[in-house]
Amino acid sequence: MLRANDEVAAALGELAELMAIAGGDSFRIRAYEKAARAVAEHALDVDTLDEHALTAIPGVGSHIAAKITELRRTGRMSELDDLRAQVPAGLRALLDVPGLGPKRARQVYDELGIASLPELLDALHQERLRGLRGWGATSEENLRRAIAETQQAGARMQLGVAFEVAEELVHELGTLTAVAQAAYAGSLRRMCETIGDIDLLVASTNSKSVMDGLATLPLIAEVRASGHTKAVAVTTKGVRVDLRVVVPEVWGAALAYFTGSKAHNVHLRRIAQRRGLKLSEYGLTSEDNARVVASTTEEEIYAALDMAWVPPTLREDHGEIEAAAEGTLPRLIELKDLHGDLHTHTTLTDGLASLEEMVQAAKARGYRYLGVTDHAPLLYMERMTKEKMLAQREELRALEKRHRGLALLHGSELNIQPDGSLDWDDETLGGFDLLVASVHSHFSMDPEEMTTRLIRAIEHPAVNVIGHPTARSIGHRPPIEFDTRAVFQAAARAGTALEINSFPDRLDLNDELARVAQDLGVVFSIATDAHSVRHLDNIRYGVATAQRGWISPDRVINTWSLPKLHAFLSKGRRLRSHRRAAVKSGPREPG
DNA sequence: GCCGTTTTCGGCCCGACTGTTTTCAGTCG
Repeated sequence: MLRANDEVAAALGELAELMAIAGGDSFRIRAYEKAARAVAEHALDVDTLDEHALTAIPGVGSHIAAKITELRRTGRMSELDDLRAQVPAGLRALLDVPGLGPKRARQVYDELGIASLPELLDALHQERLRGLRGWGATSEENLRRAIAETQQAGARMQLGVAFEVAEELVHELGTLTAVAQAAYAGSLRRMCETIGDIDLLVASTNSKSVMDGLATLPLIAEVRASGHTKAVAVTTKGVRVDLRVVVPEVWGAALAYFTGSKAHNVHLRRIAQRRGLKLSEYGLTSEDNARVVASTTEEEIYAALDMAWVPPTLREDHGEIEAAAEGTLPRLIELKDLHGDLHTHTTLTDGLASLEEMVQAAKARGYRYLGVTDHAPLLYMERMTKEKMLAQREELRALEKRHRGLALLHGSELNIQPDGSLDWDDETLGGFDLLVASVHSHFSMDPEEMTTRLIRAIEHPAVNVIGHPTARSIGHRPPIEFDTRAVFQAAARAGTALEINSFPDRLDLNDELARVAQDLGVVFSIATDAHSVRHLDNIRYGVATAQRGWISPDRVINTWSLPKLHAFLSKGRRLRSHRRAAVKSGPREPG
């Protein structure tokens, strides 16, 4: 969050957007977009690179390298400043509305003087847009709905964003001498998919000193309210932070209280009450506060209520309290259970790291296997060909020889067509070690047809995993609609795993659907869909989502040993060779 | 603006969908 790379990427991205609104050359715009993305995902800190070294980043040439250097040296990028002067700031925000691009943003500005979302809403209300060329009542209605949906989701930030800010804030708080302990709590600690504001908890015997120190932290832009134990602040990125300070003796009680959820807390308090006790952020005590039963650790509090400690990701009052009391909490999947990643991309298609870089990164993570699954030909924009795919396979086999201890699975991410068919012919499909099939187009089909579409892909003998099964994009695109029960049952029957995609804007399957799927006998692949080395870290969000879905490690195929995984992945290929053999030998003679 | 077993110039992400048109512009993945 604090990386110089993010700041540079933000500046380049803004430059690209402003250029698009101003009507700049589309190839030039795309060059800036590409560079922004490459810088954001680049493994090295741009502050450690000189202008020449910057051009080693793919998509960064001499011009952009110079602009990056200018920004890092002076804090400004002159071309960006010029464009900011030309294009009203509010206009850029309009691009966040799905369906509204730079051309139309520019059009409403030029012809109606609209330069902000509120003004756009006014114009919609007055039906002024339908008079413009290319607009009609339907486009007005679509835009109105898109804005409403965006605003509903816009108040919360994605887990990945909140997580990085919170980790950095906790680190910064830890540098204050008055802070004995610091942690994030709330929906973030429960790893919910979106986060409203960041709840921070600090243990200290000197709360005044902590409050004074808060304003001095690099990441804090403004402290809006500050009392004896509670403060509200805003980070430099505009994220709202709630800080609570408690004495170290009540750390556990406060952490449990502020982690929630509300439903979980209410349920716990009811149990305490039945025992003549009182549970608050200050501890589990007797009714009159005279006696403290437990307060310093969460474990003590749960134990005092005769139950096992409940992992934060389960605290939604979805049966975890009963399970904790009966001693039947599931053994949840953890990061260390995973032996590999089964959905990754390279520069062969839209990834930002080469095959070799991805392999090295997987090895550095201690993985035993890595599935490389670049896009398939029917995602036309990626321009995949059979020749490129086969060349990659050769390179991969060669790399495998050089990286003992890391098995490389040559795969592909196929595109599930509207009729459920896939890329490539059966023979070519049979040559892969691993096949992920995903929906990348035609998102709004009739649910019945969508169900048929998915089940056909699931039942294809070569398909091992269905990638991001609902194809949602959090805050942007709703999940595709299908009969979840029918699809999950088909997956369980066919031995096709469903992915828990770890990308913070996907988290797909989500926690609830994963839990339903597990109950129906589905197995899962927790995968990153990494398009860069850094994306491999996103696996923690996939693991957290699986935890929230009560998924146990034995149900996740990438916790399995390589031989067991191989056996699972080869199901389709065995079936096919079986089928070929049957065709060759013909029908058996009766005898 | 970037980049090169097509190249130091001249390409660069193709195809579908939508809503508006009367042959297409804008947006998206």
